[in-house]
Amino acid sequence: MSSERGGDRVESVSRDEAIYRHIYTAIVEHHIAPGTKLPEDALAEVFGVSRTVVRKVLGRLAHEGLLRIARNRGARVAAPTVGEARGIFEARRIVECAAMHPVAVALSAAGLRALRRIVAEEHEAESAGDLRQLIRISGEFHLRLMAISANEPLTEFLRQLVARSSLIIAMYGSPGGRKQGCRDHGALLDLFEQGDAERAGEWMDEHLRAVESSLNFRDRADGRPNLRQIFAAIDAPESR
Amino acid sequence: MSSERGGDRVESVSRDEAIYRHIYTAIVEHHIAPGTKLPEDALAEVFGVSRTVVRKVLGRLAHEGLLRIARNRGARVAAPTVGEARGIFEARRIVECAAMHPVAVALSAAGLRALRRIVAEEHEAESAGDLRQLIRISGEFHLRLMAISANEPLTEFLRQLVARSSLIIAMYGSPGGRKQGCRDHGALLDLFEQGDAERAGEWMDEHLRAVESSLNFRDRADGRPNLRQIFAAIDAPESR
DNA sequence: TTCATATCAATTGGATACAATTCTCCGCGA
DNA sequence: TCGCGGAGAATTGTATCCAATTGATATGAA
Repeated sequence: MSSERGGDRVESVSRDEAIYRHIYTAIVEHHIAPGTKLPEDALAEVFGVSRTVVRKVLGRLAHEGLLRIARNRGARVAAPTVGEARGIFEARRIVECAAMHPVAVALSAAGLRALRRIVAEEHEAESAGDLRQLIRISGEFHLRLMAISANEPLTEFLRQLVARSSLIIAMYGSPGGRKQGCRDHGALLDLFEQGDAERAGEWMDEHLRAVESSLNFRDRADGRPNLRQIFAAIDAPESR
Repeated sequence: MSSERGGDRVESVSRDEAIYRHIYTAIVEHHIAPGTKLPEDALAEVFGVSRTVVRKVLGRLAHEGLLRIARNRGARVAAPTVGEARGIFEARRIVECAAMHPVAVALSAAGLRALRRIVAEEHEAESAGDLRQLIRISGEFHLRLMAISANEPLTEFLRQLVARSSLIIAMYGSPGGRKQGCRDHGALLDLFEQGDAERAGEWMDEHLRAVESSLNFRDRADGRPNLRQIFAAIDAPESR
């Protein structure tokens, strides 16, 4: 009932923010499937506010690419196409790889320890078999890493890309395929410890390619099926 | 009165979009100074709509970093600090340089011609001494170049960065300093013609550094002065 | 004069009311 | 059976209204 996780901070978050975070985490942590409709009335009632504030929040989420709003047809959780998914991962490769240099420069011992701690949490989640948690922490790792660069625009951009990546995994992720992609975030930190920013960039490129290629872009994982895609793979069906 | 420029497309743009573009171009083309207050009432009257739709547009512009909205204090045109400005240019370097490889791969002969045409327009604007136009076309060059990559997230991100760059130039630009930064976009195209994506990336890095270093971050170009910065440079003032 | 406080105008935040559009389902006819 | 409208319900878009906050001005005491 109360906020899923992310710590109910004291009073510092406005009501808008609270509602935004609720819906945001619900989408990113796969509690709402891609393509799900989000009617303003329903949300307004759930959160005990008027549609006015709900609309504001939905607009923000749409601007971040987590929702699609069609005029007079309301908001739906975004359902990235294969092309969009590839674009998002390409953008991540370009941005995250190139950012490894500034990150390497700015990374402190304390920062490194904090990242190691996140990797440890990843291992815990993996041992526990908590896939949802694993995805969340993995995303947090990438985000915290970028935050080291202290570049606000880049970090905010990556936040959106990571969130959308989570949507992509919801749609195209194969249950087992993700495991090998997460375990070795520690290896990247080893490279930083050796001061090898060059190889860190290459590592990140390979890492993101590995995650992307572990996805199954041929048939959708859930949601209402993409009929066009499904029937494109079938030649001559029998009756029924 | 009618849309400044950017071509009144037929009916395809909704009223929101039209208003958004009006304010957007007004900011980006320096018709409104950074820090200027944008009261909802006034805008609503100007555009002949209610505050509701104005609020939506302002929210979008704020999300793109062109406005700052303080709770209960309304919207103002963003006035990037020096730190923010440096961050925006760093982000541009990282993104634009790294994107030169995909761009080089996807760049066609027709695409190259289109870019040459934009460079020609730049030269015209420069000859005419139309600084405002020059800034606009220069931004368009960077944007069209990125669009070659066919990566929607990256292109959209750069659009925001370019728009904010225009704000930065409005604040910190020295009138003459910008000239040398624009003329040589053609040199970049030469590198692409030679198929040298590597050097294209390096060229872009130097180019953006040149533009940034042509800015005057010490004293503000306009707007209300940044007192903290001013007084930090003064040691022991006499009375009065 | 200068600082503190109170009051009031101006502006924004949010809720509600109404208009416009879309969606659903039913009936009709080919 | 299938396709085509059409009426009504549901949902979104916009305007307006009221409450809450801010900023400015005026007033008074030290």
